Amino acid sequence: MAFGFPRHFNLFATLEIVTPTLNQLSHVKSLTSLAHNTSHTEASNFYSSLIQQCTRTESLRGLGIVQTHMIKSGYMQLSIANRLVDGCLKCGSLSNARKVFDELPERHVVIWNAMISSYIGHKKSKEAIGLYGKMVFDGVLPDEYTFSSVFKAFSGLGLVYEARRAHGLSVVLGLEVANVFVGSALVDMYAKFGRMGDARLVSNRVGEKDVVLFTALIVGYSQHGDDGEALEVFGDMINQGVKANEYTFASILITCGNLEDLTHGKLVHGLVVKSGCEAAVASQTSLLTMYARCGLIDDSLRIFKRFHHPNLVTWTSLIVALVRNGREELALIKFRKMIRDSVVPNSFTLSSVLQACSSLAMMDEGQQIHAMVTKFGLDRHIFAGAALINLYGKCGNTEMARSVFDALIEIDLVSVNSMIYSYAQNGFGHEALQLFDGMKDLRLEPNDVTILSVLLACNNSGLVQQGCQIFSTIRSNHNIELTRDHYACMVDLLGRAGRLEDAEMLIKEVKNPDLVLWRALLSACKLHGQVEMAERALKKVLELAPGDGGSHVLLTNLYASNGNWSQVIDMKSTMREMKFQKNPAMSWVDVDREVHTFMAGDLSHSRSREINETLEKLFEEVQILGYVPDTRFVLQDLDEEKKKRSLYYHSEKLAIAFALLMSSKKNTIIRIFKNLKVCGDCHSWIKFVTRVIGRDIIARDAKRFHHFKDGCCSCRDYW
DNA sequence: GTAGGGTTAG
Repeated sequence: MAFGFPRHFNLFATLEIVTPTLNQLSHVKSLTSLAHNTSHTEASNFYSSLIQQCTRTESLRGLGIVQTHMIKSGYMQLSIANRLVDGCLKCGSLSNARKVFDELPERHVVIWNAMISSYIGHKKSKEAIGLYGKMVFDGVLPDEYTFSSVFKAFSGLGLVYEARRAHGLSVVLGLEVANVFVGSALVDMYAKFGRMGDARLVSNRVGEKDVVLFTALIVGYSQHGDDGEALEVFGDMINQGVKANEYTFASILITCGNLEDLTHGKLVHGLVVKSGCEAAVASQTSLLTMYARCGLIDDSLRIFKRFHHPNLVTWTSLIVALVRNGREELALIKFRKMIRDSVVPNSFTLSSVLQACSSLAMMDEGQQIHAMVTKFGLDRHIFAGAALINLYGKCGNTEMARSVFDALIEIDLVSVNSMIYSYAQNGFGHEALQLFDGMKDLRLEPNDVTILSVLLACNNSGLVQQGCQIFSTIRSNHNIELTRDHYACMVDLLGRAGRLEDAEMLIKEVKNPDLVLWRALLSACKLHGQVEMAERALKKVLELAPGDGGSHVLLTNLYASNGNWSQVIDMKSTMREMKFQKNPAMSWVDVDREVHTFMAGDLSHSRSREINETLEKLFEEVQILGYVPDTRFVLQDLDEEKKKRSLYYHSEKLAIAFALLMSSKKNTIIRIFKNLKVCGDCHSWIKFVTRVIGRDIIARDAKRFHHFKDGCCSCRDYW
């Protein structure tokens, strides 16, 4: 058979420089008339050679010209045409490959596979599945290559039904478990769907399981909360003589970390070294994470030092590890170093550093990172978004939290929970309830975190009835498992509202009531002067935690506020005998990223004299406005004047005076922090102070935020 | 000629 093909062009096929050859080829019309006697083999060799050269030089244009020539010359032999598509794919152009592919009169299964796997490699699962469907429709039978790649597209898109149909076809064609590639792709797919039962069924049917299949199974179990089973699978794998590789190590170390199982973690560490996988980045990163999860952050830091050029994931893992271990400041230092090293953070990194800022309530630093989040276009996405909402919530800025929330492209359960929690801790109970009610419209089902946040919101705003109603609805629906935290919140809510009997009844409902519950009751008793129940509660607390100093202090304070000084003395001597250490009250302020700490009556600060002067002046002014020292909050048996004097030097007052001294800017908000609950006298005093200075004061205490403004507090005096 | 598993977040 002859083709419209120029015989002398064979010469060009051997030329090193492809482009000029192709330029001449483009004059195809005149050339085709030159010869008509070329053999099939010659044509095939000619085109193959040209395609090969175009592919090597990544000349897409060249491939296009070859295609045109092939069409015009009437030569479109299957294997060569496939090579043309393959050439486009190798040049990285999926769209060109698809164009050529679509124009082919006939397509071999290999080229279908190449197209499908390229789509998957480019994360275009929809196109891959579309092509798979077209292939089946066209009557081309998928083979083991097709299945081993296409299942990934189904799991990527969450198409369970379609995936099961494809799985069915693979069974019909006898390919399901005959080929370990297909088997492991299926295991991986079902694992990603979270259908571990199906994953295991497929795995059991595969005869010769290899390391990839085992790894897919391990990851599946680990990512769906069954780390114990993941560890079992790893053991089975080793017992069957299948050697773990860097992928397996990376996964199983995460499993050990999740289980906080240092014994197995160290064992695997040994295997990593023995297998010569120490240089593998992913397994080293997992090793770092494993040690951090087991609380050995110094080991994590040591592992990190071994990286010469840590990548983004490694940096992020380190930052996460530090935040998890309470080393927020170091996490921020490492983050800055990462930026200096020109590693671009992603939403994982940014949400972790934002979490660090939240824990430290570092508003300024957090805002700088917010700017960075915006720069990278991540401020409207759920992950960084939720972290920002938490940050602003924890810094007492609910308006900013809300504006981040409102700008989110997508609202998910976690972002709603974060927003409700922000409202809760800042005492905006009604806003929290409104958002909670609005979840139905957003088609979001509340989970245990939602309920805890909304109960906390009711608690912090004194919305007793609403809280009780939500609690009893959840309790009767059984949709959400109520934990001790939920009960503790309710005990606190009822207790603070004075419904002490109801609170005590609720505790009795809990199977094994823990410390937190009885402590909540005890503190409610203290609030309402209920000595008898308080003594009962303390007894329970001490059964559970014989060394609990805090509860002794609570009861002592209750005796003191009732004026039972003899019992106070008894309690104090008991506490001395038992060597209880009272957690001392402490307040602090952050001035120019330096933390200044104050204890009650603490005059050791270098600017103590000026702090004192500021305080004296403030006292004069607030008294003119009507402030009266409330000596009920002095828990020592002193005369009235001494009591008044001792109130002067409460840590929160010292911190505010210092903050005032240090910040001259009139419009800025003063932020202070206290490790215990803010004292009642100080609360009233701060309200007056905001009227004197005309500035807002935000105080974060152990339980919540108090936003003082124009003589009022956001908690409406209920806390 | 084409194929499967891994490390970081609320």
